[in-house]
Amino acid sequence: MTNKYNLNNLTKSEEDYLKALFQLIIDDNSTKVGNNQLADYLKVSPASTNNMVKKLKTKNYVVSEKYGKLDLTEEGKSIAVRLIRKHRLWETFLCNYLNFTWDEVHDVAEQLEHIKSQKLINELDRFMDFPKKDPHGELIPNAKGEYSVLPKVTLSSLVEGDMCQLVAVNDGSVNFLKYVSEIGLALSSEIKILEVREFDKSIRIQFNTVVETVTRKFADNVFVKKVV
Amino acid sequence: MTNKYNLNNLTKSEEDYLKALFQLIIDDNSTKVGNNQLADYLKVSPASTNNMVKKLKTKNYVVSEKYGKLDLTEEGKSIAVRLIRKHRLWETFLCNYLNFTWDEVHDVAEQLEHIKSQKLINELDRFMDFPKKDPHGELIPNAKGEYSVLPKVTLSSLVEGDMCQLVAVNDGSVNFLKYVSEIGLALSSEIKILEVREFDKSIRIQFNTVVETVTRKFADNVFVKKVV
DNA sequence: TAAAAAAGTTAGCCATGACTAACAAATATA
DNA sequence: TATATTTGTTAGTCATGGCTAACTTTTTTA
Repeated sequence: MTNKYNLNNLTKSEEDYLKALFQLIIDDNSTKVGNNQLADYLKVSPASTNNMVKKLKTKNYVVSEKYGKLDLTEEGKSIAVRLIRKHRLWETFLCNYLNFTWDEVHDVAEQLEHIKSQKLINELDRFMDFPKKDPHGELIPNAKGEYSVLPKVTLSSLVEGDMCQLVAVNDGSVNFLKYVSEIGLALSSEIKILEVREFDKSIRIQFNTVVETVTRKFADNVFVKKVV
Repeated sequence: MTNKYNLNNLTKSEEDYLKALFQLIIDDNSTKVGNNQLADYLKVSPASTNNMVKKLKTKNYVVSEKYGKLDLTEEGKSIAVRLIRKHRLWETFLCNYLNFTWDEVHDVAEQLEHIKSQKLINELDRFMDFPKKDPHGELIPNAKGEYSVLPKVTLSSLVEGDMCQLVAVNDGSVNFLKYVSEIGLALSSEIKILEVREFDKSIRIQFNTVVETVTRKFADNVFVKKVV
């Protein structure tokens, strides 16, 4: 068994790579993740990812065959989940206690998730009374590192007449988050699909008393729970 | 005038050096600070400090003549004060909201002070209702960057019969902080000087109902306000 | 004041983690 | 199946921020 206590010796970069791999492998349930895909996601060159992946393989966080797809070891996943836990707890804190809005939290949480202190994160969790969801509606992994995802689908997968509730948005881009807020959508908003236009896959939706048309790309980044 | 808005482009290292210089120049009111002194303080080699000082000079945060002593520019000081503000606000948060003890906060605050977000620190300040002192008793610089120090003297400068109140301790070493807590001293403890022993400068003090003998070195690191 | 000690500087090295350019392997497509 | 195209790898470069060893300047002190 590999050392359980080297978890804190990772650099910020190593942590970023492990978290990115986890997001690509697990969250976006891509079948297989390649080197260039990882490079795209992290906005670095393929040479950089190749280099770092090599390093993470020697540390037993990543496995892959030469010219093959990438996968995380259990230990790699465990580190990624801890980072996600930290990220989401900080986002929750920023929104609920420090007047940050939905769309402002990501960048700061991206910094805060690298702070190394077990006590800090567990006390923060306790201080907020062990929240279950972050401000984007995502589940927060617990202290034991148990990760689960909401049964969610993208808004774009629904058809005319469906009713749903907003449970999460893809929080990669600040501009996107801003846009979602601006049109009036919030967590738990009840949305009705009025029409899916065939020619460009744009969708007319209604929420509260508002009717809006959103693009396919928009709908791909909005996660909902179908209301039966 | 140099650019006021390059304040956020500093690396963690650059920030550490500027803060260290400020502590040495202002806080410990050393007359002049040399390169090797800075190296000792930061526990790096003189070559490393020399290198970084050179860089900070080109950025107009530090001034010095070749083979001469070091000084901060106004801009250098301003950055250092902001870091100290962040450090002390985080320490206050950790102690008052997250159950950290006096002696546990330093290392975590050392990480948190490098988080770059103006909003974060100002909201944290507001959340805690604009605290004036950190858990070590030091004054927290305000949002305008105004820095001031308590009129304090070291415990070692007092003489038999003096009464004083603990206002701060030098928070460099975790072991020292632990020791201070363990013998029962806390912020605002009222201390009476019972005896200063000539042969080794050790001091017998009384606080609450406890009588303790402390070394000169200990007394050098404990700051008090004389009670008249 | 001259030699010794301390303080400051420089040159050259290392690791990390970026990059580009060139190349190799795998996959897609004509 | 042969050839593009995409994907992955390697070699070599750069900046940052450490280091040691050797050197120079300044300060101390005998």
